[in-house]
Amino acid sequence: MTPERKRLTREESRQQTRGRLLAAAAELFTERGVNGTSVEQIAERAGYTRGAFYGNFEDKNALVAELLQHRTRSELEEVRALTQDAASFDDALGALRAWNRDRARHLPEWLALRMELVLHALRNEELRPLLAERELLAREAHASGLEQAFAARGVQAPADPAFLGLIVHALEDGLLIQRLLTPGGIPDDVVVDAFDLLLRSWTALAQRPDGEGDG
Amino acid sequence: MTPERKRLTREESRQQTRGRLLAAAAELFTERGVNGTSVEQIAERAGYTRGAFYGNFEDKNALVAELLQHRTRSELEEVRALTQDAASFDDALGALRAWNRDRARHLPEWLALRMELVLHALRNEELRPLLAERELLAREAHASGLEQAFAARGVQAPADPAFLGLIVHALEDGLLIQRLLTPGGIPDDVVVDAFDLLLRSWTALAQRPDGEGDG
DNA sequence: CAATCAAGATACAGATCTGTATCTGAATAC
DNA sequence: GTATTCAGATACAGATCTGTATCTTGATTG
Repeated sequence: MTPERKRLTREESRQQTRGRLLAAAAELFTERGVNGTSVEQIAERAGYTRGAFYGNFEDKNALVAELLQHRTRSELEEVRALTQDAASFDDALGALRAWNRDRARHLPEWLALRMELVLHALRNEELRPLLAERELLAREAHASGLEQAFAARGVQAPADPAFLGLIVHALEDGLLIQRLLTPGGIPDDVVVDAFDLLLRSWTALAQRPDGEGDG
Repeated sequence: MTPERKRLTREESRQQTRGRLLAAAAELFTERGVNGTSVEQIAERAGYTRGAFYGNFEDKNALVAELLQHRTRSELEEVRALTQDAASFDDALGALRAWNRDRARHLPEWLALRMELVLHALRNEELRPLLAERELLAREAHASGLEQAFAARGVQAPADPAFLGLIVHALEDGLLIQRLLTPGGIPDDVVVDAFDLLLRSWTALAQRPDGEGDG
């Protein structure tokens, strides 16, 4: 006990404080929304006073921007890891399933915060590109994953892969919202089940080249 | 000119005031969020003082609840009208297309307010059932529309219609969010185009009964 | 070990918000 | 036409929040 009470350097202490403030803010934003949370409350939940807050961030907006960046980046990493690690396509599907199962446990918090940040970004011109990039990359990840899948099955994509990636990504979001709004009625696996169904139908469509009426 | 200056009865005046307050609140919620809007601001935008507000609503939450109800009901009406009026399926698709075109013009406002209200309902136990009902009905409307479509084409639904309806509805939401986050990159018609693609793929899947691996 | 420096606490001034209590004038009732 | 009643305005008392200015204390530097 009392091994060697880590004495923090100034920089370490500062980073710790910033981290705790950000974490506390994320919690509170989830619970009460960005606008419903005061600087006072953030500092208090993090175990500091407002003085510490203003020493580390210009104001609440600055913190929101930083939080948005952090989360955007980490989510992008996850998406990348998810699509790159998997060698085979079924592998990727399995990873996706596991990922969704895991997220299911914190879904309300995760989604509430995501929506909060989306709304905030919508209202702040400067933050929007950040969000847009995140969405775009996620869609591209899905698109390339799908191309891979079609290639593996020896069929042609039934539409522009970018369009298909958009559908998959959007569907994921929409399904999560539905699960949140109508709890109990929707199993954890909807997202993956839906994805599975889409892939099968698109494969079926691709294999029946009659009825190509695009144009 | 000055025909007969309509002198309002008390009840009429009260209803007018309520209506204006609700409309002003909707605007402000869209712009700054529910939590970012004060009773003061609502009253001011509506052209009244706080006194009028508290004479008509218990507090801001009561107003939000009422706004949520209004919008939920009117949206449900729209969905119902959309699916019932159309005799043929292509008819319904056309109506859907027109509807989406129309909404595209006010998409940012519409979606921002919807997300605001969703978040608010998520945090208020009592309001959630209202939202849930709305979503459920929308999904059912899609489901029955799909059943009709499959019947018209003489094929069987490739999965539980309720599941398919959920997918369509969720996809709609998700696509709108994507359009909002990445403006410019997504045409107005995505929702309908995506719907069209899904229907064709599902029809294709249904017509190839091999590979039915459910269960 | 003394001098310095900065992280975080405390104190302060101003703004804004909420909710109630009271007032005023126009619509109703008699 | 007078009395009444109620929609909405005005006034008031807290409460809370923001941002800055100043202090305290422990880390750093020599």
